Amino acid sequence: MPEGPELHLASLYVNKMCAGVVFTGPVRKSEVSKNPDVPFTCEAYRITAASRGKEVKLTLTPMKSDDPKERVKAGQADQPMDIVIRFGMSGYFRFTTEDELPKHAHLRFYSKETPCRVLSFVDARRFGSWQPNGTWQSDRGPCVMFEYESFREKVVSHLSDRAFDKPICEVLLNQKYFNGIGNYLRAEILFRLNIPPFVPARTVLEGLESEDLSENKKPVKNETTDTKTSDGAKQKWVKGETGDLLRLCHTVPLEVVNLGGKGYDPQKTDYSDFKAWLQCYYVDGMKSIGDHNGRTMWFKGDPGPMAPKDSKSTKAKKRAKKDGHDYYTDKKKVARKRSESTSKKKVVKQETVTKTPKKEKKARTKEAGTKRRKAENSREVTAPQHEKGSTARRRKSSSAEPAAGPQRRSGRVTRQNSK
DNA sequence: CGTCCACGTCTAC
DNA sequence: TAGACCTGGACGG
Repeated sequence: MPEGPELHLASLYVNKMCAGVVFTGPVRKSEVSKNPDVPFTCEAYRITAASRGKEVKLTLTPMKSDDPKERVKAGQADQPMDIVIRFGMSGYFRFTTEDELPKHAHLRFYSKETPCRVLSFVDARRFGSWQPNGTWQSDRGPCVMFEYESFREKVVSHLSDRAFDKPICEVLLNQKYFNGIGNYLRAEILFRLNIPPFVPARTVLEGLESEDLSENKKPVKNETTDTKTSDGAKQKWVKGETGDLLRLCHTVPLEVVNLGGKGYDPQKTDYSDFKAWLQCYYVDGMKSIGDHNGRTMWFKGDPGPMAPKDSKSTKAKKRAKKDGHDYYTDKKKVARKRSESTSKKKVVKQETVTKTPKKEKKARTKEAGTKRRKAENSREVTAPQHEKGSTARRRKSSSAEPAAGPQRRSGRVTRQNSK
């Protein structure tokens, strides 16, 4: 879960759980972590957190003691220390008793209580990182959620930067300008405005003002814009009642923050609210394409002129193993379907089958297939299918669309826990 | 049991 | 621009 909203919810979690808790001793790191040791130890200290885009900063504050000299002499900290943490693909915080330490708790802070409790930075994949005595990473821009004005100003005033030569969906992942936006947010944001993901970024952004003229408007209410969807006419995506693209880079993540703990709290691994909130990412019926960096872009409708187009585009393709495309979709509780219209261009191969789902060949991705394989081929799109279910993902191919798309349901739903 | 996929950076050729 | 870095869940055979 780690995109801006989850990092912020993580900071709220730390502040809530650790309020009034006194921590003690050294900060401990797991044996396997390659991140730096945190040279901090103190008889009594407190922990608070703050977030900015995709980073969380923990502040360890020594409590006053009657005898500072003794403390310092003993190697105890007397000054606060900041630790800046990035979550990678799987990081999160948990506060548990010592005997319930989660697996992969790579950085730990011990409380002074008797049944000791521990604040842990948990990170299964270990892509996360931290820096003792750290500061917000210098090349990351202002937080899209909490430094909106400066975020907006920075983008608008740097449109000549070559970084904006790329498709808008790829630029949205550039943390120098969009600190906090990640793969699900870029899909949700572009979807709300019906902006084709592979349209040149500058084209979409130029003309936007540094001042958000939609400032005082009512809160974005979310209507499922559906009425408008299908018409082939592409409506003007520049700004709607909900505001322009930059404003949505601020409001959409805040919606996730407002979903509350559910979105984040690892304790209750209940992502049902979050999944119900998603309108595009991983949603059944939406299309997906690997972007030039191999990241899956979910969207609806026209991919836009800079779409990787099979051939060489990169990872997605490279990953491609042999022939075949693969598509996958998942379903989510809330049914949302909507196939696409306008899929002009590429026609995917189609399948005629009706009932049994058939799959196709597959493609490989970098992560998975890693290293050696590469091949050629394209990626493309996805289509709908399946129904119900709740969590699960599915892959399958589908025809590109129109005619008939109704259903073919396959036989499977997904279930995850075993019986 | 093997393959594919994952909410993200990093850095080396 | 392509790997590297990792673990684990869902699927498929």
